[in-house]
Amino acid sequence: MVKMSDVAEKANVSKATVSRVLRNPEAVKKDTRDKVLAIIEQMNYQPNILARHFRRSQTNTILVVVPNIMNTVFSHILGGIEHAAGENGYRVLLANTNKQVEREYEYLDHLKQRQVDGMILLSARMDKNVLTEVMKQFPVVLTADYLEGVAIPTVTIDNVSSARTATEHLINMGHSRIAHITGPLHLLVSQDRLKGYRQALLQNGLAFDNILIQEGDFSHESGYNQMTKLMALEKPPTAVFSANDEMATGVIKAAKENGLSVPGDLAVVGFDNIKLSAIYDPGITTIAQPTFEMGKKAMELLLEQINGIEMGKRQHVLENELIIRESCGANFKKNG
Amino acid sequence: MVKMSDVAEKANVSKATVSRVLRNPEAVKKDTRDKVLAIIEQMNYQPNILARHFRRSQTNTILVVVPNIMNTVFSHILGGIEHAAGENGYRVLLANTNKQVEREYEYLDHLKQRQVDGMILLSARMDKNVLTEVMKQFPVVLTADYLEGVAIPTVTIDNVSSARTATEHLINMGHSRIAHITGPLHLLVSQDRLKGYRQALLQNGLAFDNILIQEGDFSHESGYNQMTKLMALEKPPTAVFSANDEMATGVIKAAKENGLSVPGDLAVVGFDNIKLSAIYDPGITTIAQPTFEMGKKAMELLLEQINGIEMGKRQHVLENELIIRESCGANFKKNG
DNA sequence: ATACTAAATGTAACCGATTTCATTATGAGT
DNA sequence: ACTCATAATGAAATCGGTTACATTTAGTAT
Repeated sequence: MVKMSDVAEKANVSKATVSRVLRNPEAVKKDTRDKVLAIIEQMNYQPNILARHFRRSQTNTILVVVPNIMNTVFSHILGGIEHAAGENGYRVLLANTNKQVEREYEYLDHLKQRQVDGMILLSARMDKNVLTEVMKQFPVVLTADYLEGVAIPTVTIDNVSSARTATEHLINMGHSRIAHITGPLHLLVSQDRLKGYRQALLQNGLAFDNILIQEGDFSHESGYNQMTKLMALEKPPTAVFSANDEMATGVIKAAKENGLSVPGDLAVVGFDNIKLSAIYDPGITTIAQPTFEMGKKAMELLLEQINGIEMGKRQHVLENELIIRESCGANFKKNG
Repeated sequence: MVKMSDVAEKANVSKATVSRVLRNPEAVKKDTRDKVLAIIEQMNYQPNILARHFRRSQTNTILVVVPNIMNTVFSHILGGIEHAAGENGYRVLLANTNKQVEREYEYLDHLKQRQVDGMILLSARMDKNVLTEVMKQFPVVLTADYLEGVAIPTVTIDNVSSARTATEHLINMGHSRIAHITGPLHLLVSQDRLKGYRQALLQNGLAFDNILIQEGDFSHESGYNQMTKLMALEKPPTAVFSANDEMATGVIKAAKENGLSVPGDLAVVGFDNIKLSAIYDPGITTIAQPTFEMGKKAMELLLEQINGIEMGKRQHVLENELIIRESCGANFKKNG
């Protein structure tokens, strides 16, 4: 393996000059630079990146902590991160936690040991104080999740207002008995979507019926099960706002099996706008999370920190959008 | 930052001994070892991993080259890789190529520069000779794709036989006019699935009608469009084997819109067994690719290479399975 | 030409662990 | 007690760039 000193020798310059040609070309006279570059080319010299990382204690690598890569939402955010990282010469190290806090803690060591230059969390289950301590010392960004009372840079969407939009859409369609199937209520996202649902009802002077709120776990099956319960009510709902798309498919399936037509007898709105919602029959009206953009933005915020640029806003809320398809009854033709 | 020499000093031993305690404990007397360990604990010493990587020119990191992380099949394989990697103390660096060959080539440099200890490709678009050259020097495994005439360790499923199984299933259900919507035919996977389809027809003495073979691109829309074409035929098919699940949903959608019931008037079989196929209405009969296992196996093969273990088989073909749901008409109850 | 400043290059220390080789301690066997 | 093999430890070189600082070269102004 040809190394920098070999190049230096052949070019009749010092290692330092070769190094400068590579990392700080303006500091070298054009003649010298060209000469060195030619030799580099000729000898097919490739710098030893590990030596560089070691010396500079910088790796041009960031760590992305994901609860579960196999989840579409996360893999799309990851896509956005990867994209922005690549554009800026950074590499992405993957950390799948399988939702285990311990693994979050484990990966913290990568930061502390400077194996990576920064970290993007797609879920923060760890202790707030620990995280606060970490973010004081290292570049960290949180996205797709948030924590109250932690001044960590965050990229999210406004789940409350989105849920409100979704629910209001159903209200505007003339529904007054609207059920909500929530996500796991220990998650802030789920609580926020529930909050938005509540707000929409109240602001529109609608009665608020606790029996219409059922907790799911974001799975198809839970949507199916909770909907089955809802249909058994004396006064079943005429519309359902499901906290994600996958549960919405369960809702629709249960409704159909019960002889209800969607959207004829039951209007459904989901959340996330995963591919599935466009493909499903009927197409599911849903709130589109700008997942790719979230990832991209998160990476940009991280870069600002890494480069020591003073950040203005720390909390970034991205716009989301109501995508109207068939399941809510507002549109019987569109495909989306 | 406390370093190894600090520990050595405090423990009254040499750096070498501290290093041995960490990397090769058996080589140190128990007394010394315990003493050093205690000091390490006490001083909260963390070895500088970058220095280690540099010195050993080994990173305990592998590179995974993915055409598109946002694709479920790939993200699941990635899940398997990540799992096996983690279990063996390896980290996963993500390389999304967006299907661009140039990016595959770019990432080759990571290997050559020893920034990673090995590479798993989920798609090989690069030149065969280049790849052959690379795999002679570095640990490489290919999965989810394969190349003819390259002796690279590969983990795949048998697309030909799986497609045959899928098609035969439709034949067994009494169909004789079976269409096939293929994937992009420049991909080996697509060609293989087509081959299997052909074999099934021939082996069962069925007429082989070219008009029933339509090329799609794995998207929902293409399934929809090709099915629309097929239904316009004088003698339309009574069954369709779609080269993936997403296109199968398009097929079903087109059929429904045309007043056909699935499976009543049209039987459909897909491929991949992505979550969607279980959730869709009707549930889609499909071939299950053991994606997670493929990833796991690929990582294991890579580890063997990294550790210099002589590999027996180089080509690993994993078992796949026909998952029977509603869309083929064999089962009207199951949910899957 | 001279002095002085700025640009260009060189020298050498340095990052921190790993590992080879030499040296010393330990223990078994007679 | 003595020899010899083996285990345990230490000293020092090494991995290959980067960078602070010193030195030389070039350029400008007078």
